[in-house]
Amino acid sequence: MPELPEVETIRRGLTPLLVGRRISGVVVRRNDVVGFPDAADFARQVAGHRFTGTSRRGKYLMLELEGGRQLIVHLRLSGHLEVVTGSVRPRYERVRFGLSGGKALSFVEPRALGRVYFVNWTAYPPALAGMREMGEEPVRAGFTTDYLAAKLRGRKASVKSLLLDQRVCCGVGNIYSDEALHRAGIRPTRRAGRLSRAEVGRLARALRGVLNDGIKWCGTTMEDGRYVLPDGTRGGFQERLRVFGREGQRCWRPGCEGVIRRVQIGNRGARYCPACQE
DNA sequence: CTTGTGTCCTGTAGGC
DNA sequence: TGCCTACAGGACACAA
Repeated sequence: MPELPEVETIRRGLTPLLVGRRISGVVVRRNDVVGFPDAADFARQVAGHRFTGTSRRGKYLMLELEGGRQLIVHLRLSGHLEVVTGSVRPRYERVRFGLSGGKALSFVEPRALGRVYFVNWTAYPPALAGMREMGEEPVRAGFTTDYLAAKLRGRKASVKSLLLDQRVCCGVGNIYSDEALHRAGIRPTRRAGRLSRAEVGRLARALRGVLNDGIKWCGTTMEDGRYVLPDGTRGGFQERLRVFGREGQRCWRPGCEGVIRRVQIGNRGARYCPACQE
């Protein structure tokens, strides 16, 4: 669930809590959430370094450590990061980073699908190959109609599944792809290569718009409350969703009589309005 | 290369 | 009441 806006919000919230602090020690409570190197080396190598800054690439959160190395976190579906006081140990804590000053950064991940990596910027491990192949950031200037058109040209897959492909536009997941397609008035089932130039233009604009709005509202906190900001508060974009989680409800678009429908594309759900998305 | 499918993982929702 | 199954989702391995 954490997609680009949620990861960006987490990054912004964590930055002042981490930068300048030193990692006093690392406890790996579950080895398989460490993607690289192996858990023992990870714990040994990360300990002792100081946080110098943060950045983000797609859904990857990068915590910069001194010496140009990075602690990279992917939250996948249910992961989150919180800064806790020394005595607090959250349920489902998988890795704990003790911090100078007594607090700790806790990587909490009930489903254990999320991963942490410790890499040197010159040598990204095969486990992070996906990161190097990642496409343009939809919130950056390089994400133009031309760029998206080139990525979709000749492709027979559904536009929905290509929006979820991180090599096409990184940081997009199920929520924001559904929302962008609704804003653009395009059905998720459409063959990507069959979109007109005008439709691709609307889609590029919609992706930029919906992701920037997601960031502006600090991400989407659904009913399960799994995603929250580092200070524990909820995001605000869930109140502005137009199709995600609105199956069976009337379309948001003024004047549209449609009822939001859910279809299966590949192995994930897509929601759309049959009346205003063609 | 492209596309679709299965897998990982576990809490939760729904059925009976 | 309680068990059982299906489902959710991001990324990747794999088959066709």
